[in-house]
Amino acid sequence: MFQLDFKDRRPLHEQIKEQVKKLIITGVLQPDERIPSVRELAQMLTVNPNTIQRAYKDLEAEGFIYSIRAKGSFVANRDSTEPHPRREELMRELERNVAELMYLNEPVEQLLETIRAIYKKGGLNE
Amino acid sequence: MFQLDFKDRRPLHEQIKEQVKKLIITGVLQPDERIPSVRELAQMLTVNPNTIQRAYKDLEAEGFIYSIRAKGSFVANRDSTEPHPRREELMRELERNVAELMYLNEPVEQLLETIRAIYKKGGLNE
DNA sequence: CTTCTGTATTATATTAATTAATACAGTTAA
DNA sequence: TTAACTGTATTAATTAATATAATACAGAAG
Repeated sequence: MFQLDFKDRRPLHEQIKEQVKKLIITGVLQPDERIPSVRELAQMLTVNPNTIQRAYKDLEAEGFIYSIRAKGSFVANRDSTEPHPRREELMRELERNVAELMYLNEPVEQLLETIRAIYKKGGLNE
Repeated sequence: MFQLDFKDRRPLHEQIKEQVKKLIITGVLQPDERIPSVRELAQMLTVNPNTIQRAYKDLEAEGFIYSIRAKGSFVANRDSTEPHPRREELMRELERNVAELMYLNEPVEQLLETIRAIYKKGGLNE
């Protein structure tokens, strides 16, 4: 379930963060489910515990997990009432990309259809 | 027309690249229009010429400009027949963001409307 | 021939990012 | 209470990225 791809030259903590996030948004990890502790996952992946801590810290800042001292780290509940900290950032990034795609003559209908398809199938592949 | 905001902590060559790209996609710089030479822009911005060269090299790799030895650098023509190298990358990034926004309960209609609005007004603000 | 292009190379200094080794504090269960 | 597990913080060391600098080369234009 947790594994690392060393062909990637991106920082380890980022790779780990993205993989955990993927497990969350694909529903493999459910809200309030416990994820491996910092030291556990560090041993599983043979990396330094601080690398895992960095990934978890970033995931918590983005609102995808929450950590309780001496208890563990858990998947955050997404349907909380407060606004998600990651949301605005995603929207701005999306807008920049759409503007760039428009300049590159990508048809608007193509984009609309892409989005509809993702929502229809309930997320991304793999 | 060319200026830098040093409040940003991102690398200089990246800031320069993004600003030139913005001038291109907003239509301020037109296809086949000449942009400042490496040394000119370096002097204008009081940075090292190598920093400009790095930005231009990246912009060329993404297909936004083209350079001719001893002549100068120019805005690339976007309606060429060959596929734009930046396009697939943008689409994949957009798909990842949409999947994440879907997980965060962003309504699909909101995304569709955002895209329609961008196309309608012909790009992004400022 | 002189001057301007883009491009490439090498070196260096500085800054940022990453990893590592410890220590601390709180919870849980034996 | 003690032992073993949690997350967290701090500091140091190492590694990677960035930016500048000084040259050099090749082609185009006047």
